[in-house]
Amino acid sequence: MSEQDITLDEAAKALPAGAALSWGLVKPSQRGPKREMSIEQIVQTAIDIADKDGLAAVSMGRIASALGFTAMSLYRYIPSKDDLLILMQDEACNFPLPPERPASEWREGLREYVMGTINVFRKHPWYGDIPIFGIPITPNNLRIVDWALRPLREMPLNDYEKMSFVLLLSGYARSCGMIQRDIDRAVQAGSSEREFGGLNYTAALRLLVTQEQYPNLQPLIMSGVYTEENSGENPVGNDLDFGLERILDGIEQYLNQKKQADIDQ
Amino acid sequence: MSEQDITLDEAAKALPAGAALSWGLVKPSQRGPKREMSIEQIVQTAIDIADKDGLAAVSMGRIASALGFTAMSLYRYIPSKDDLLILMQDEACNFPLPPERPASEWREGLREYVMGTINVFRKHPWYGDIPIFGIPITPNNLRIVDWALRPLREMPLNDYEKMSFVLLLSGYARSCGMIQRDIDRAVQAGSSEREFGGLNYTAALRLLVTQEQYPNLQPLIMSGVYTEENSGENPVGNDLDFGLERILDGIEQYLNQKKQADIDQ
DNA sequence: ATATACTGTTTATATTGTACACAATTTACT
DNA sequence: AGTAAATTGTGTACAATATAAACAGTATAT
Repeated sequence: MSEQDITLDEAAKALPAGAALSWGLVKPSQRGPKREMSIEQIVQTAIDIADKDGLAAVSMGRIASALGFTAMSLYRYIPSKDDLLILMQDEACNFPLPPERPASEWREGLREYVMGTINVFRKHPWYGDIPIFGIPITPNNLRIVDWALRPLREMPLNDYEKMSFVLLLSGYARSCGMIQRDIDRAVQAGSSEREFGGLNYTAALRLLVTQEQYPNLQPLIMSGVYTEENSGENPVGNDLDFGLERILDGIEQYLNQKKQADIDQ
Repeated sequence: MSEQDITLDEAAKALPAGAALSWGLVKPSQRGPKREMSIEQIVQTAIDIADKDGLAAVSMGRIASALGFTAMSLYRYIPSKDDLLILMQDEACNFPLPPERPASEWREGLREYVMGTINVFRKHPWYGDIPIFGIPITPNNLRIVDWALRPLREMPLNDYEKMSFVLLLSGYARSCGMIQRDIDRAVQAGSSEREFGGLNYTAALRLLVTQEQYPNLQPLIMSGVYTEENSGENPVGNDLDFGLERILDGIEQYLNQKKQADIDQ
């Protein structure tokens, strides 16, 4: 083994098992029977189940039986269910990125990043249910972070400023992703069921949110904007764009300030 | 019963059980033995456990035995554990708000709101682990939303714009809250353990995040900014403020645009 | 007084994640 | 070739957990 292999081995030990697996830091076994499954297969099966029936439906037993094996067989591939969740989360981020744009189109580039991130929540409604274990450290997740940084590359910003912008944008994308997911679910459930099944809480909140207790919120409850009952009138896509443009404006203004400061100096 | 009671009853049925409980929409029972516990007591006990040992440590059995009762006794107060989580989440938002500021100090008002929200994550590290069930509908949660809307009240914005700003700020607060929580945890674990216990992944990522695969991220990994190893040098509090100021700038610019458009017209 | 509704408890069940020992299988080494 | 070692999938077992159901005691309404 070369010296680099040793350090990669150490890296594997330093990372959580799921992360180490996602980086492929597992030496393939030499002896013993051939494997009948693969990590990719297991993760994909788990994702299929989660896509169909939600994250709560993902159990070791169900994954295994979907593949025609026993629950315990999975532990020959993945040390624990938590590690499987990490792998699922990373795999959900494994999609092709759009081509790079010229630096002048940074706003459009960042818009693409945010929309792409939101899309993960729509494609995999369970994505936001996976508990967060600190900053992203898995390969596809980091590819997304790299994507976010792409339009910022040529900007006159230090690393802290760049990270702050990524934090800003990714947090916004997450919030919108969760909301978008909820709306998708409600639409899928059907408006009739929404009305009677209690998914629409507008009527209840109109009673409970009083003018005295909630002077600022109450008008939004009354107008129905808070519960977004008429999402056809004002599609949330627009809401989402609106907030994003404010962030981009804030970034642009900071860049202009900095540019001005350079000229003055 | 008056007509209003009836509609409140209907409201109780329309809401999830946890939410109905949080609004106090439960008729006190007339007959039978006196209750030996209270919902408040149960929720507080659950919060104490979560504060101490994390959300995963909160089980019906543990809560009950902490109170000197059996697990099943809790079901006389709360229909399910999911409902208990809703109650915990709402209770974590039950704290006094700062006094209102003049409309001119809207930036400071919004800063207070964001910092206050982040503080919930620091005070209750489990807060972000509770799964989100759609938009907030519980009383203390809505009080927080009302708080966010307070500095926006006098602004020339329609309801959609106000909601968008709240979404923007609350999403940012959540992101920062989660990160701040992780940092608090790491600090509490101690830097020595962080170095050897694997909480600091810097070394591993330096190996794995290559220039070719991650051209934009790699410099931030190398400088250590991504993993925030030197959070003393550039305290995250500042990172956090930085992003917030960009949001506020974006909002301010929009207000100025609108004002300008009014003058032109 | 008595029926009724409620209390906390006991018992039981279904679902999980996963530890452990086993037999079969493939490879490395002698 | 033959044997030892490592690895595979499996069967069994266990512990934790949420919660359903039946029960005996208790406070109130009639």
